[in-house]
Amino acid sequence: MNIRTRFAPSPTGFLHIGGARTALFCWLYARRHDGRFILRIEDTDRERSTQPAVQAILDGMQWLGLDYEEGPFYQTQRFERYRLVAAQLLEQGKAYHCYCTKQELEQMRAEQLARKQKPRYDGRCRERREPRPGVQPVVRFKNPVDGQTVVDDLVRGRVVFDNRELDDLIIARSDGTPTYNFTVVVDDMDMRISHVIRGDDHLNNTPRQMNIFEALGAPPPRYAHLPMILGPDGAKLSKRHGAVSVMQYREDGYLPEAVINYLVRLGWSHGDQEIFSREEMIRYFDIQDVNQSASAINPEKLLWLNQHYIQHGDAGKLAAELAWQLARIGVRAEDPEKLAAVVRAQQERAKTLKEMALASRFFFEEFADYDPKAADKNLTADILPGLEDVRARFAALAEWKAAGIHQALEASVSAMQLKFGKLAQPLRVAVCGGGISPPIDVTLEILGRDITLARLDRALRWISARRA
RNA sequence: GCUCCCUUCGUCUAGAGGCCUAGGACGGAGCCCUCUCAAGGCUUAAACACGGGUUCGAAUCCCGUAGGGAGCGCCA
Repeated sequence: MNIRTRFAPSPTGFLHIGGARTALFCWLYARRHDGRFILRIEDTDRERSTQPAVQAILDGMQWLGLDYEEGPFYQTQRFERYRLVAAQLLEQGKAYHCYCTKQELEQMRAEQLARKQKPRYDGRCRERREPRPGVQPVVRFKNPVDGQTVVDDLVRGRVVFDNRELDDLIIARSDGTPTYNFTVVVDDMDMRISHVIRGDDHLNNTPRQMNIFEALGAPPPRYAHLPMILGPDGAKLSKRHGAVSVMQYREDGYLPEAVINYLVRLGWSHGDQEIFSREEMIRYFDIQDVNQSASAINPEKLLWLNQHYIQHGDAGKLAAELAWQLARIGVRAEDPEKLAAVVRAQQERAKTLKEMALASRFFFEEFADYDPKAADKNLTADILPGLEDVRARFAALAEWKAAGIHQALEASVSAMQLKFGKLAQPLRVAVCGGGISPPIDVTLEILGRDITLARLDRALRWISARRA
């Protein structure tokens, strides 16, 4: 069997965490089975669909590395096809024109609700032959009135719906445009989708869609309904949480590998394994192992994964992202060698690239003022001789390398009869402006001798000036 | 209201009737290491929603209860 999956977002907003997870699972399933992954943009709601949203979805998928073999297909470009299929259904008596007005429908709904019934269309136009003057009709699908529709869901198991719970849904609006449940079926049929993997919220739509497949004489695909993703508080995902563009994660300094790895473990697992390379995900992914219950986002775990991927990432590749982050805070950094050296020095102490950029400014530009607390504590008169001594040793060093720098520091420390930290920390504040940096020797190596000496002089002057 | 779905540490999860004194991970706590910040190492607290069955035996199967969620549009 040819496995064909699709991701079918409607471009009414950005690609958020929930959508990205759905896309990921579709992609994984196709990859796992040497199938094809199709992207389809469900833009039939012209009011709410926007081009920027389409672009955001495309960008998000690209950033996450979710590539597709076919598409993007746009439903708005397939209206002719939907019209044709609707006409066919009409002709076969499997659909009919309905002339009920919105007011009538609203009233019907209100009455049903008042009777504590489930609101549903009662089929009053089913047998109508004559058009109603002045009313543009909609087309309704003639849903079976009895029997059951069984969804043999790959993650939920067997779910049974009574057809009498379903009503005759509208497949074409009065302006002739098709509606969601209809276009989905036509497309899934035409695109020969073998597996529909989508959010839980569509489980209730599934029997309707299966009935349309049936009417069209086409075999329905297999279905797999994924559990929802909740916000960290267990409530529905909102803009505050993860319902922001996945691109926001890039801006916040996250790596796509981390986001993907985080997402794959939401509702899916492979024993106790937490870290998955793309290859491993593909190799192990199986819908059988998908959970049935909703899961809440845990930002701390995402952060941990991000840190993991920063820590184990290739310095050269991370350097490019770091440069991007630095540029965002107005710091120019062009030397790839230096950037990579900074990454190597920082990669085990940054949870995000944004954080790394913030902590690395001093490598690329002069800092304005010392951090007051750090300066008060470390840049004091009594350390003046130590700093002068170490400055002289640095100036005399034949080679500017971390090992040599460290030796010079040690020599100074013993000559001054200090503890290592007593000299290292003031030195750190002198060259970094604050009390936090990678190990002092590698920090100095990256900074270079000229800048190190210049900043030491600056500190020396600052201390003297302050004492005076 | 009706229909459908879900329920293991705070969170993500392992668990397919005995391997469970319920395992791992994030986060938390403690200790160690240490030139700062980290990283790392070790230790630790923390859960089978509840009630009935079935069975020699249930986190695992069945039924109920409670709680949570989704859907019920000329939205997707």
